[in-house]
Amino acid sequence: MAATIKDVARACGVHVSTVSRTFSAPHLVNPATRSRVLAVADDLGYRPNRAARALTTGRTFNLGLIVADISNPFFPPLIKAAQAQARGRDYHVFVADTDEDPRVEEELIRTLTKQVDGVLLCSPRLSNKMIERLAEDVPFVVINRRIKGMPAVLMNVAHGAGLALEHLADLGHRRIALVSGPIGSWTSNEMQGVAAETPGLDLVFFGPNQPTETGGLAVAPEVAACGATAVLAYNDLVALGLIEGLAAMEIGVPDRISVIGFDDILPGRLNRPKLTTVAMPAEAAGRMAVDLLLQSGGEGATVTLDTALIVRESTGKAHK
Amino acid sequence: MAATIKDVARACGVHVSTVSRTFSAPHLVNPATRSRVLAVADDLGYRPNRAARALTTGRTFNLGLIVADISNPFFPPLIKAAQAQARGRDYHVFVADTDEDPRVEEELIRTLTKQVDGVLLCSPRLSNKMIERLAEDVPFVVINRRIKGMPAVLMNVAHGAGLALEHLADLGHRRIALVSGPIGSWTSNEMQGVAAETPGLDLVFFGPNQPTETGGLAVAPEVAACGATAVLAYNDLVALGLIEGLAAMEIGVPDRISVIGFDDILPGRLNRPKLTTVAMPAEAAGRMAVDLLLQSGGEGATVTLDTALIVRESTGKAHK
DNA sequence: GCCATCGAGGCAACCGGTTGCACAACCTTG
DNA sequence: CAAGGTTGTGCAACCGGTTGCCTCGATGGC
Repeated sequence: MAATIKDVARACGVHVSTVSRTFSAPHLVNPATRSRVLAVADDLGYRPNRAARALTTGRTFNLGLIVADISNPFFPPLIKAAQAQARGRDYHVFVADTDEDPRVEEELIRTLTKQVDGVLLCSPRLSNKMIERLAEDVPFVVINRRIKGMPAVLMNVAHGAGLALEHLADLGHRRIALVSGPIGSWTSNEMQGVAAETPGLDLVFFGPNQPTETGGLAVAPEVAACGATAVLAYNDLVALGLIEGLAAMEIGVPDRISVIGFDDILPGRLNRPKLTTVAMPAEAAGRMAVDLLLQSGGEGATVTLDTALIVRESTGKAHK
Repeated sequence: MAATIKDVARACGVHVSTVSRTFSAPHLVNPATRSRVLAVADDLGYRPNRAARALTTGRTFNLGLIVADISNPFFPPLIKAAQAQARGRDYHVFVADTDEDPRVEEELIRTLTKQVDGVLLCSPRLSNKMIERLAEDVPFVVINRRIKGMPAVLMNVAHGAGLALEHLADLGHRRIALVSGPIGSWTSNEMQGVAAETPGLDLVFFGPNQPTETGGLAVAPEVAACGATAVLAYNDLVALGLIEGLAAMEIGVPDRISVIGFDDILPGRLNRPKLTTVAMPAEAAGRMAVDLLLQSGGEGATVTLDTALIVRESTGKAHK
């Protein structure tokens, strides 16, 4: 099988500790010995076993990244940014998908606990209480959720939602449908909070919904029936599903109903009509989260990133 | 810190080996003792350290899954299917993205080697030789690549490409552009092979290209200039980029040029015109790959999955 | 009543590394 | 030339489990 530290030690007539030091503390070993060891190691194809090393040092140089749904185009850019950032710091990132299931999420975290030095939790579906409990075993950085005393990367959803509502108000919309996401989503709560506090609006809530096209498609009939002239959707996928659903009922967007999404994903840009949306800084969030995880002694720094409204073609003057 | 097996042993007055057996060979321990141990373990929040266990047993119950680009919508369904299948067999899957870079790919495989029981290699960019070398250290299943003696899950690209070309021929197309993918892609080679062997066609090759919208956009001018009335693109993303690029030059699809992609991803279904494409069975591939990896003693079984042509709106009669 | 059998659990070596400490050889310095 | 300092390496304990082997007491058959 693969060569171990012992094989190398034997093959060059030194003690294993010398081989070990050659790799983890090169300055402690005589240059001549070192190069001999390196030569033999290379010859045997030796590579330190990271799991074994982690056992004594307590450091794995791995990070975990847990997302609710990889197939949501919002996540891949965040994942890639996080991986790139981690790679620059000599870390590797293991990604896992929870399928939007809190039980799977917990299970994954427990599995990851001893195999990584920290976990990035993206848009978690677990309760705050559970996350706090799990945080005793492994450092976390949470993305898109505010939990007291825990490092977090937030996107300013409230601000974005405010801009979106303002934009709709400017276009003359008063009765607005709010199509929320899944239970346990912080983003969803933020949106609802802002909307509820905005004066002069006539809101209709729909939720919880699956955060996918399917979710959007499913509520389309109800939204159409409720008399709203505009919709604020949980995310772009829901918005796209909604538009598809409305189109099937021959309700034009934005002529009859205006639609705004969240995230600014690629399919939204390619869609006809091009989607008006609140852009979320996914790459920056991925990078920041890694930095926070690696630098922080675990104390709860919180970073809030800005969002911006991007007006395209799916919003227009209110239909009377 | 987290409780270890020793803490549990001490707290219930038994030897560590008894605690160990309680978890890994329950039938060897007295039911009364076992339940006492379980109670104490639960109380202390003990969970076996998987890395430590792996050190002696040689099994981690983890699988690695390496893809070239997570943000290509083709992969997420495959990833999810693989994860679900693995979960059913008590395995966990760690996903990593190589950014289409063979060096990163190699690095990732080496890192993963000792931390997983096997690796699923999706559309690798490494050379066959290198993959064979790495396979000495960890079992592989390769997806979308044929390597002698190595278990593989293939999709019948040749058959799909044949159907696509036939479809185009039926529509009267003779001069056809072949927009290939990145260097090192087996899929790309298969496509070219079939096309070259199909009689009666007038082929123009373009490549290598980035396997993304950007890649498609970039070749659009050349494709437009080459006089072809139809295009077979490396994948749907390239096809979409191409259509976008042609649209910018006011060249209508399918009126002036017909376009066929590969994969059948969601954005292709939402696009106007809806994309004609060769559907690849991504979920089935993910599941099969996991099965192959877990069951096979490593001997090179190869599974080939069927592809199908899905005719939508991006292909039409040849423009004279 | 004796011996073979069996179930339960302890002992200790081992997986592949890391690291504090000891020690020997060599080098300074006064 | 003795005292004190460096440098390079070996020794052995340790990380958190697993597992082959052994012991011990209880049971059962004859």
